[in-house]
Amino acid sequence: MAASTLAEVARLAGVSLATASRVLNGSDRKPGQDVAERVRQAAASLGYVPNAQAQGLARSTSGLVGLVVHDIADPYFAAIARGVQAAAREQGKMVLLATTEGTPADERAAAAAFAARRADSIVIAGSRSIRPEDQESNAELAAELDRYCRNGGRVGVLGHPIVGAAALDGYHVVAVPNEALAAQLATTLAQVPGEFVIIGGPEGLLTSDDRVRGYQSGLAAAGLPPAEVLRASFDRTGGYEAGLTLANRISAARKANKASTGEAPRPCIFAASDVMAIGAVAALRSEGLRVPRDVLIAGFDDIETLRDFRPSLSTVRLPLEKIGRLAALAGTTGQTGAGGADDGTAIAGQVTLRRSTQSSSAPRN
Amino acid sequence: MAASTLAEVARLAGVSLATASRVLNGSDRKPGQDVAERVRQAAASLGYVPNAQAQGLARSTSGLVGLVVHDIADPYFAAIARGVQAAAREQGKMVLLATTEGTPADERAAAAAFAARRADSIVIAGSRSIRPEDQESNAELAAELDRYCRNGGRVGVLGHPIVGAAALDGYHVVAVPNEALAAQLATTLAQVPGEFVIIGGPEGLLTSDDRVRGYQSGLAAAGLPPAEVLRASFDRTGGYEAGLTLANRISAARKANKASTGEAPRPCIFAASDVMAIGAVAALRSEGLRVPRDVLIAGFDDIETLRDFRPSLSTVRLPLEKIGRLAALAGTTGQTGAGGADDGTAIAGQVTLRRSTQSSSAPRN
DNA sequence: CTGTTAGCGCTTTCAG
DNA sequence: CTGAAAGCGCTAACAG
Repeated sequence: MAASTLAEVARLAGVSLATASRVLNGSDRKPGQDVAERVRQAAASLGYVPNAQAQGLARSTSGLVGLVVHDIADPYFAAIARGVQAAAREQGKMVLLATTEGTPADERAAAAAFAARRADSIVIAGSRSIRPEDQESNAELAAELDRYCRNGGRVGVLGHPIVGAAALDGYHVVAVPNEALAAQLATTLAQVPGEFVIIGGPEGLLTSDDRVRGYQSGLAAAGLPPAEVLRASFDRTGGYEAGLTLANRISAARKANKASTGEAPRPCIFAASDVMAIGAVAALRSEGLRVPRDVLIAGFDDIETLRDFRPSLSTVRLPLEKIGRLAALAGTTGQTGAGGADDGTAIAGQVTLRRSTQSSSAPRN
Repeated sequence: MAASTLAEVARLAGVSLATASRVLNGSDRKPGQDVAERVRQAAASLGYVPNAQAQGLARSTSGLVGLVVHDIADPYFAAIARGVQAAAREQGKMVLLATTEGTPADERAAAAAFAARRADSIVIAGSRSIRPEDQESNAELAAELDRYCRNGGRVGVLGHPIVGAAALDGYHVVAVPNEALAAQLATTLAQVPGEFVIIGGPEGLLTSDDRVRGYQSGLAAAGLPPAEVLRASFDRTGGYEAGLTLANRISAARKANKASTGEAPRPCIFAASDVMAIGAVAALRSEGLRVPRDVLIAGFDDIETLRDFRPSLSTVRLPLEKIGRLAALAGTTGQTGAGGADDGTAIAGQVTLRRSTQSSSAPRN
């Protein structure tokens, strides 16, 4: 990695290091026209590329934004990443990507790596977990981030505060009203006849928990009994597995019913994320069940790539890209961050009913 | 960003800078047990986090892999990014992400930024363009990368060599047999009765061009005349627009035909990417046309997120993640790279027929 | 095995 | 307006 240095440029231009630096980088002091031109020429002829590491060391900033996600190929995270990337770009920064497969231990490692690289800010997009097995890693993550903030770093977290993190300055969380929106979705769906079932992520995954809880409270508000909750991994596979379970159950119920009424019940499923919902639908289909004819289902997120899916998925639209952008911007703009836990940045969602929960037979969407 | 330094740790531990460095980082020389422990304690109590910028400066490597994509939210790029990320991770590196929205000018900027950050290697995933308006930017990109390679950097490009780039050492391209696979797809589909139409990206986008050309040659090999080619942007929107055009045309043809035969022709569309295909299907549907009843369509890539799409999309499966991984690994392993243009890393695709091109009425998939 | 001492490439007072 | 010099934090010879 032996590129030419500022010193070489300076020598070639016949000026001092300081002068060369001043003309080649945005210094407040502007050297004379002639000198400047000479330096620029020298730089060009040498193919000079400033060493950002050295600049960073000297200026003690890196122009880096660290982003940690579970899986960049998951469209949910990809959407957020796009927002983060856009925000970073607007600020002339670059984003450093880390993937954790959802384990807090990896998140901790990523945070440490970002801190080591002196990232100006770090955005954590993976959902928080309070499962007992993650407790230790969470504590370490919190400690890592606390220190990072104390050293002047800024962290933006999506959805939930890091478990155990102090309400430090520079620590921001972009609050997402998962619970309220899920409640709203439930209320909207409450009029549907059949039985309600929820497919959620593992217990202790805060985002999933919020959505499940919200949905239940929405049902309760509508005077309905709580829905059964099936737990599975918070991804397509989990949705698929839960869907399989449900499919078997439904088929069995149908067989039993056929003898008597002839009229089959049509369960209404709520999957805690669009990705899970898609998995569930795939499973239902593989068992010969159809949506919405035999089963109704709704998801959460309104993933863009999944909007062309048929039947169109009822869901709650979340401004993922904006959420990512806000998290990346947290602390950059003159935010107070005093709250630590929640600075009230307004994220609005939107219950979006489409064909997958349409109980009438009239095809609409 | 004022974290504690190695010097502070050394002082606290009562050892020299060198010793502290040796115990805290993987040096080949191992200080004594007692001393090591003391240093570690000091580091822990101070919350010491090594400054990667300084380490990078001193060691003159950064542990960074630069990745440039058009749009990280596009599932095609997201899949590749996952591969790159995985490869980077295995090597203990982190990935720096840059987004270009497809413009070579931005690619150039990204390459420069990566070079400045002294990335150990850079992966370019966006498809190459030879459109006249991109000529200048391409030349600059090539120059930038040439210099980067000359300074010891390694670059991995997907699909096509950078236009104008020299066959430098360290410069690798992961060749993707787009043309051959498209031809194979066409041959497979050639038996279908109706008329063939291609929806391609703008002329000059190499990846798209390859696929279009391959498809045409496949048709030719089957004794069929060349298909008409509709051009649009190489994304979902482009597919949608082209789909709309086709939908109108088909509807018109149907009306005209109804009077005479009563039997409508069923065109077979080939979209140069799955994402375009999905857009086209959406457009066809919005106009009341159904797949495969009224129109057959095939895509390319076999994007994972789109596999649950119905009707299931006929396509050509590409090992996107592997491709990303190979590009990231290029040069890292003891590759020769002598070829410059193509080092024959074998990428295999797989024509995958599914329901969207099923001409028989029997639903299969 | 440990400590000293130069740098790595650039920024930035502080003089001139 | 320009130059000299002191670091930024760490590594890596080179001596003890």
